[in-house]
Amino acid sequence: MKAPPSYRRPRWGDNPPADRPRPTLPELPEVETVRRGVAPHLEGRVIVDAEARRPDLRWPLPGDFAARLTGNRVERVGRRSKYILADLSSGETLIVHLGMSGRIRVETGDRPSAPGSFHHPRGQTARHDHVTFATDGGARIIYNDARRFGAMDLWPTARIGEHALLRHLGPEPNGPEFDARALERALAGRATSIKAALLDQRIVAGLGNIYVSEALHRARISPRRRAGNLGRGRIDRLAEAIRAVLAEAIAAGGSSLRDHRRADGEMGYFQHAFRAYGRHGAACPTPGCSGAIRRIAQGGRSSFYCSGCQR
DNA sequence: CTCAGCTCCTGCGGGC
DNA sequence: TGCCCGCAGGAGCTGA
Repeated sequence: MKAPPSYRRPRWGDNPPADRPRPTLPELPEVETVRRGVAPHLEGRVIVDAEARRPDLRWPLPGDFAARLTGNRVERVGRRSKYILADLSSGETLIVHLGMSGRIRVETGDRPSAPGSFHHPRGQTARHDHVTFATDGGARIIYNDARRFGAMDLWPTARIGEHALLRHLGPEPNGPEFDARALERALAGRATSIKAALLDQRIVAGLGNIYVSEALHRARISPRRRAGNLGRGRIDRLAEAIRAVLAEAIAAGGSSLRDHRRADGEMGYFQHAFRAYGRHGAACPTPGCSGAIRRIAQGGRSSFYCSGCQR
């Protein structure tokens, strides 16, 4: 069928994205969803085989990477910010960062792929399957990362907080050290935009481009506002918005963990709940606001916001 | 110290 | 239809 002369192929964001799912990039909620997906297959199990199919992700893997993993029991699978931390019986912790495109799939004997992973025919090696583990439970854990912005390392569990990737991280947004007063202290005197400040993992850990846009929209704060100039009211709203949006996104990702029928392997459903991210051109969903979501560039990245209700 | 800009990498969508 | 270009992004690095 020939398109009419006025036809313009819709751009992503021309319409509300509810029917246009995009993969959610791995920020804190997606990493937590992946952690919950792999933990049952790893905790208490012994790694009987490990293979680095290429020597580097973002950085070179430790030269004896496979040997230091093999034979260890996985005591616990935790998370700090966007890092998955698997504590091993050797006293070392496996640190995994998904970067932008990192995915983990689990193959077990009775189903092709565990939830929280992506679909791929069982037993086949996919392009960009860079690291694989096998456990004494019969599971294969496969790390796939097309863009190789991800990373893995091994580090003593007792000194995990001293690792270069972890030592400067700010508080966990849903942990006891994060509240409005802590956020206020961290932002004090900052001349940069609140958008840039929230992407800085030293201020608060785990936010990326998506959830910064979402949190600022909920808190009705312009991404262009100077970080050190929010005032008490905005600080209070922002701390609560950060906590709430991440908690809701984790809950939405968690719901997909139980859905074994999904074949596309997307990690969660929270992309359907985005109020600002990727919705430029759509009506602002804030009750009583007649504005529209706009897209602007800040530091070479897109910010999505409503200039009507975000000030 | 702070902050802006650059860089890595590949898949994908837009435009011709 | 096929090719090319630019964008997407976490976070370390560099230089002002």
